[in-house]
Amino acid sequence: MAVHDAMDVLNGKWKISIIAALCFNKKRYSDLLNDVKGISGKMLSRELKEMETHKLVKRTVLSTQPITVQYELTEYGGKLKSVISNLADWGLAHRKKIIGK
Amino acid sequence: MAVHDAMDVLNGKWKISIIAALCFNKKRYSDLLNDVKGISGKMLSRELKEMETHKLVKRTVLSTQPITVQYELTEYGGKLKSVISNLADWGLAHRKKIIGK
DNA sequence: CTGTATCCACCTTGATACTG
DNA sequence: CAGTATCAAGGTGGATACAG
Repeated sequence: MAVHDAMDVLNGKWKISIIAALCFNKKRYSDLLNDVKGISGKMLSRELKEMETHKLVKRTVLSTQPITVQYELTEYGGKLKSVISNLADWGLAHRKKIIGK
Repeated sequence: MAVHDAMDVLNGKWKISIIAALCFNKKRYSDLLNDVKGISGKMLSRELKEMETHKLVKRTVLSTQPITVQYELTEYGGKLKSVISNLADWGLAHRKKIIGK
C-alpha cells in the first residue's frame, strides 16, 4: 500500500516534526535543536542523515567561522508540505478537543 | 506545535496504516489482520484499543455466531482521511521514484 | 472469531563526554 | 558550531499458548 511506502521513509519519532520545522525556512542544526521540542542532538543528526539519503532534505556546509550547516527541504521533500499542513490543522482541532473537556 | 500534538495520537508503527485500511469501509478484526500487511494480532488489538480511547475509531460487537467485531472510523477520525490521501499520493510518487532508478 | 498473557530479542532513545 | 562514541534503559514487537 502506498501509505506504507510513505511511512517507511517517515519512520522514527521525529521526522515529521523536523519537516514541519523546515516547511517555511531553511535552518541550521542548532536552530532545529531549539525548534523541534525535546529532540536530542544525537537523534537530530541521525534523522537528518537518514532524510538526506532519502533526498528529503538538502545539507549545505557554509564556510563561516565557525562553520555552520544549513538544512532545507528538497523540492521532493517539499511535496510533503501539504500533508504536514493538513496534519497541523487536525492537530490543532485535536488539541482544542482535548483541552475543551 | 500542532503537528506534534497530532503525532502524539498517531504514534506507533501501525496507526496510520490502520486508519488507511478503514478509510473506505468498516472492517472486522480479522479483515484488518489481513489488510494491514505484517501486523501481528497483539499489535493490532493494542493499537486499536489506543485509537478507541482517543476516539479515532469506533468498536462494535456484533451478536453473530461466533461473535464478530466491527471497527470503523469515527467522524473525528475520518477527518484524517485527507491527510492519509495526500500521504498515499506522495507514497505512490515515492515508490515510482525508487523503482525508477 | 477476537482477543489476552507471557516471555524474550531487538531497536530506539537519552545522557554524557568527547572531537574537529 | 556541528556533530560522534559509548553506555544504559526502556519501549516495541513477534511467537506462542491460552481464554471467552
